[in-house]
Amino acid sequence: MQTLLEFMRSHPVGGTLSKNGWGNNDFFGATAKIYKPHSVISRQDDHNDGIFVVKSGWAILYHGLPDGERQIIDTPLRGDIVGFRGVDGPRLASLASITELAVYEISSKELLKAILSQGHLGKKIACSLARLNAILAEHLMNTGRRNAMRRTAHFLLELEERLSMVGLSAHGRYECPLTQYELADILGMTAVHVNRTLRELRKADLVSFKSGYVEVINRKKLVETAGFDSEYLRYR
Amino acid sequence: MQTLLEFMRSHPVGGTLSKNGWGNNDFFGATAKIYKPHSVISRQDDHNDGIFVVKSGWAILYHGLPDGERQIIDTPLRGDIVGFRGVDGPRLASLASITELAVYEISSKELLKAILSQGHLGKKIACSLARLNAILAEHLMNTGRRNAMRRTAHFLLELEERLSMVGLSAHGRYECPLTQYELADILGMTAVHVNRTLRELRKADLVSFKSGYVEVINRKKLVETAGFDSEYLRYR
DNA sequence: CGCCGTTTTGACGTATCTCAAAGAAGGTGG
DNA sequence: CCACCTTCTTTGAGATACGTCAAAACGGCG
Repeated sequence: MQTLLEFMRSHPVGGTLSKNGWGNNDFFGATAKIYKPHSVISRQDDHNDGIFVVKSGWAILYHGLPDGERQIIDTPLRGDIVGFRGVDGPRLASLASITELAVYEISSKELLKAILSQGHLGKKIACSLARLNAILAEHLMNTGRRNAMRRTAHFLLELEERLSMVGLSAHGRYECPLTQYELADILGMTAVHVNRTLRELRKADLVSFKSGYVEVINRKKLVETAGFDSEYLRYR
Repeated sequence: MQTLLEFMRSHPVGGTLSKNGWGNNDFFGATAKIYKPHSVISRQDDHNDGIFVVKSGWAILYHGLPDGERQIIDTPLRGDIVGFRGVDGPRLASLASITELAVYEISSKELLKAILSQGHLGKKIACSLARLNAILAEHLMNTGRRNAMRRTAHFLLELEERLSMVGLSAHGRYECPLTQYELADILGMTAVHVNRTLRELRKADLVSFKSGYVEVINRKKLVETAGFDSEYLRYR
């Protein structure tokens, strides 16, 4: 219990992750579990409590629909908290790894109990959830009111900003292991159309998405066509 | 300060709102402010902290895009907490009333301070945010992976469930003051297409949306075409 | 080298949007 | 109680962004 409290207390809901030593595997005795690429960490509809904190690697949180389609809800990155629901009940989404993935897992019930006595915890969880809210709202605007170009541009900029905040992107270039199929399930499009859209973005000298890397070519123009404002990603 | 604490402590993140006396205007000294229909309670990009708790009436939380379009993020209903961000900075969305609206307003800073010393508060806020997350995720599936019919059906069922939980819907019938334009901005469609979709839903004897009221006609078929599962709306 | 997942391209189909205008419906003032 | 105005709903005809289907090219990997 002491371990859990100390662990979460030190959790950098605040983007200083890359600067402090939090990334150490045995931090305060909490050990991360490692998953192979393309494995399922936790499955939609399963009844297990437990929330995850990403230590390293790429993951997707998605929900499958009856007709076989799926929507990717979020791509949790280093430091992100995943799966908190606050009530008992089945999981609403599945969590899967894209790359090799290291995650800390802690019991939701324990965390809730801890929140009651540890104000700092409650505040951190609340702030983390509020930020996720903002991200989801922005994804909603993407699928609801932005066309393929703006939408794709916006998401690539979001990734860049989020990765920068945890030290995983610099100079407009970052590693991105997502396939165009996955991109499609994030953006609410088909893989074919994602492909054509990426080509256009490339031809317009805005961004390139190629062989696992994203490179922002003309940031000013890209930000403008996306209508991107990073404010919603701020932690504090 | 005592007022704030007591007020939030009694806040029914739990759907028992209609059963207890929380709805009284002068509950624990906290007084709701009343807004006329179609007034703006708080504006996107403004720098004011302050979160709202809906006492009665309909509201929309929306974000306007550079090109003049807008996406409605949520329709906060009785008991819902709106606008918590956890960090200083401009508001990410505007809050406007549809009907006459009564809302409690409390300072975000005060609330954060209170969370630190009052575990119950932190837990409540966290649970409330987690539920909002689930709702946003479902809206994302709507716009991303469900066609006009499923999407519209799903949202009307969501409203019914949410309203039922706070005593504002019964027997599949509820008041809904949204115009088709607003519905369009919620669902990421045009008003014209919303109209045609509603007609189809009506012709298929699934739901009717008419003159301010929604009536579920054939729940079983409606739930099936929407792929609706109310689990994500549960508070506890 | 051959395999399998991914990317790319082409031709064609359609759900949804756009534009435009005609009804309803509700509210206001005379 | 009627005339008027505004907002909302409804309908039609035509346009298009995006989806579907299918196949070829590419690329990493055993």
